[in-house]
Amino acid sequence: MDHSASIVGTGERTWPARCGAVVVAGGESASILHADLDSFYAAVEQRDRPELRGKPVIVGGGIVLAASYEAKRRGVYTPMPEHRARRLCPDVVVVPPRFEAYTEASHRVFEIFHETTPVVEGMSIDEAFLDVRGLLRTAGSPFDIAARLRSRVAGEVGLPITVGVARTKFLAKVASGVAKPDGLLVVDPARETEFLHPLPVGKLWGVGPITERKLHERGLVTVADVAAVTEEHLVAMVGRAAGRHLHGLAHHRDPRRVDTGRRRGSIGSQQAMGRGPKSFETLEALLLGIVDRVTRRMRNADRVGRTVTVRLRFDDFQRATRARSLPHPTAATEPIAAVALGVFRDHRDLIERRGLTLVGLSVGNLRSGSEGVEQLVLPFGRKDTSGLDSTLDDLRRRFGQSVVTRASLVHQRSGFEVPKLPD
DNA sequence: TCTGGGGTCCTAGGACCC
DNA sequence: TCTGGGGTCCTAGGACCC
Repeated sequence: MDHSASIVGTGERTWPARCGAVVVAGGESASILHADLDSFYAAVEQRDRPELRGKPVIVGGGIVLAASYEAKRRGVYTPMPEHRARRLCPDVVVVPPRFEAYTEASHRVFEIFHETTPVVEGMSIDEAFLDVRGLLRTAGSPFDIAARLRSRVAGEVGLPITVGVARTKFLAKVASGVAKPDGLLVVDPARETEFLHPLPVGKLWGVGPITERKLHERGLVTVADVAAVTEEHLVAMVGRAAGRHLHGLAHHRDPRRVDTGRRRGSIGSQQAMGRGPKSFETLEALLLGIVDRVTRRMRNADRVGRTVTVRLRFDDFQRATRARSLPHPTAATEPIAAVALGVFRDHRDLIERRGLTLVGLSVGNLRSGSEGVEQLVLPFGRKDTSGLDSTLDDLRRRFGQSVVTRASLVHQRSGFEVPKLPD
């Protein structure tokens, strides 16, 4: 399909199939939008390369990161290995990812979101919730607002986007899932049960393969089946939080508001490797590269963190994580590298015996960079560090010896290479 | 049919403190 | 000398989402 030319309206409908009555008397209106770009990476490729339009396209490198709807119709999905996708669909066009292009497209779409309403909660690069409650008087019905949003994204960014509209986040998300691709679906608050109960349990947010299997084993196949079970039973099946959550969703209770103030709690990076022998030194170097990448991103985001988690995956796909907490938050390469390497060396035997296929690192317990870090402009140039010692002494007197380190100070402030100084 | 890379939240046991 | 209950933090692992 020619996405850049696709006309809004092809998939627009309400549930039930009519436009009005999105507000029930005395009830809440359906004013939460879930907007979700369709096959995002693949759609950007089809937008930028017209010869790919109408063809099965996958974006991938080894595995399928995104598949166009033409490929999805032939059974391709993420994260399927690329060679399997080629077997299913021999005429598939495989495109290497261009993350900068996707980031740029995402920014432009999010600008449109923010011009639609100030209450936007981004969920990922291609997905957000929008609360349009405050807009209904001036901007028309949620259906109109959503239709306009879709039309703007198609016209100004050239991408298809599906919007689900409902009274709660969960229902809006289910609605967008049902309406995909390139659709618009409004769920009438008066008819939520009719909409929700026939759906399979796997559609419930938070039900993955494991939970789905547990529910199926007990004969619960549809949302209606789940709704017929007591909360206590659900808690016994799948645990306290998940059980309560499921019970709430099945009865379309979802009090979560669209939250504009969410910040990431951790920043990490990982790298998968094939099976086969690698020297421990090679792996250490890889880990240090990951530390560098992660701490750089932390400094760019002006965040500091305390908990360093090293993630390992072995030849047999068993996984292990090991975490250590630093006494004080930092975004400096040196202390985080020291902790990560320490963890790594403590498990050298394990790593060499079982073989690694993935190494990862994430830093959690994040705060904003100004918390716990003194903000200073150092009064010397790149090479001249003569003022450093007295500045450090000063800071240590004020914040304690352990709080202030040269590495964190220098890295935090400027990002240039730390001159090697005695401790 | 062998599984990428970025995250979130929950559970559960142990240490430690009051 | 033995003991309760509550709270917080840390760590490991599991499930889930896009």
